[in-house]
Amino acid sequence: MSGSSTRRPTRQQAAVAALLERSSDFTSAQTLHARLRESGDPIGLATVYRALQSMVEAGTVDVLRTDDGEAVYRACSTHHHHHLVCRSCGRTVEVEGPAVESWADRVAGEHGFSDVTHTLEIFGTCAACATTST
Amino acid sequence: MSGSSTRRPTRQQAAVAALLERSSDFTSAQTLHARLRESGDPIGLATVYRALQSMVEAGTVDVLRTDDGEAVYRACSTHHHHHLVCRSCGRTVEVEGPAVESWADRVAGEHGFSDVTHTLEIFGTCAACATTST
DNA sequence: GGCGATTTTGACAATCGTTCTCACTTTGAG
DNA sequence: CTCAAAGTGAGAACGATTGTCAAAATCGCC
Ligand SMILES: [Zn+2]
Ligand SMILES: [Zn+2]
Ligand SMILES: [Zn+2]
Ligand SMILES: [Zn+2]
Repeated sequence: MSGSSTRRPTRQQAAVAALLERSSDFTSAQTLHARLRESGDPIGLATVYRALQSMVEAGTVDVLRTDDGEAVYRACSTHHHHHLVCRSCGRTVEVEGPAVESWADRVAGEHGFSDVTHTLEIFGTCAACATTST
Repeated sequence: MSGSSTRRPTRQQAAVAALLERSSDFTSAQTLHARLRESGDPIGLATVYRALQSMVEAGTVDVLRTDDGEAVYRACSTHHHHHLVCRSCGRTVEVEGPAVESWADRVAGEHGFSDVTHTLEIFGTCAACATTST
C-alpha cells in the first residue's frame, strides 16, 4: 500500500504528539526536545524531528517559519485556517476568512495559475502584551 | 545629517542592486553571489548578504522564505503588495488585495491585537508550466 | 511466550544557509 | 593629501536540520 505512510506507534511519537496537544503556541523542535527531556522523557533530537515531519505530512500539525528561519510547530484543527500570532508572547488564535480564500483563488486564476495554495499569517501584539510593555 | 541609515555607495552594492533589478524572480543570496562571480564581478558572499540586508531594511527589496527555510530576495515596488509565485519556474507576479488588508486588520482587532502586520503569498503552477509538464 | 523480519531510535557526524571576525581596502570630508 | 570612519572578504563560527548506522522496539506468526 502505498500512499498513506502509517508509522508504527512508539512511546516517543506519542510523547511528541501529547506535548504538542498541551502547547497552545507554535514551538520549535529544539524547544520541544528540551521540554521532553526535562519532563523525564528520554528522546533523541532526530526522533523529535522525524515525529514532527510525519505529523506535518499527516496534516495533524501546522508548521511555519519564524523571521529567522526556524521552523515552529503547533497542533491545530485539521480544516483549512490561518493564524493570528502575538509577536511578543506567542499567543496564537486560529482564524478563518472565506473571502480571502476565494480572493486568492480568483487572483491566481486571473493570471492563469492553477493548482493554487497560499500561506497567510497575521502578527500583532495581543492585548495582554500591549498593556504590559507600554 | 544623519537620520536615515544611508550606506556609502560601493561598486559591490551597486552590482547586487543591479542584478536584482534584472531578475524577475525571487533569488537566494547564494545564487546571486554565484551569478555575480560568473559575470566577472568579484564580490564576497558576506558582502552580498550585507547588501541584501540593508536593501530589505530600506524597503527596496522583498524577502520571503522557501519551504526549506532559505531566504530569497526580489526587487519589488515599494508599496504594500503580495506575490503570486509559480511553484515550478518561479515566475512571480505582484498582486494587491485591499479587501484582504482590511480583513486582516479587522480580525486582529476583534481579538484585541494591535500593531498588526501580515504575510501572504500565493503559490501555483503558471499557464506555461501547466502545459509543459502535462 | 518466543522468533525473525522490518521499522524506529538515538548518539554523533555531516550539511548548509547565514553570521561573525578582523585585517585590509576604500571612501570622503577637511 | 591625510586620516578616521565605513565597507570588504576569506575563512571561522554558528545553529537548525538531516544523514548514518548499529542497537532496540514492534509486529505478524508459530
Ligand atoms: Zn502577547
Ligand atoms: Zn487560507
Ligand atoms: Zn511556471
Ligand atoms: Zn497585505
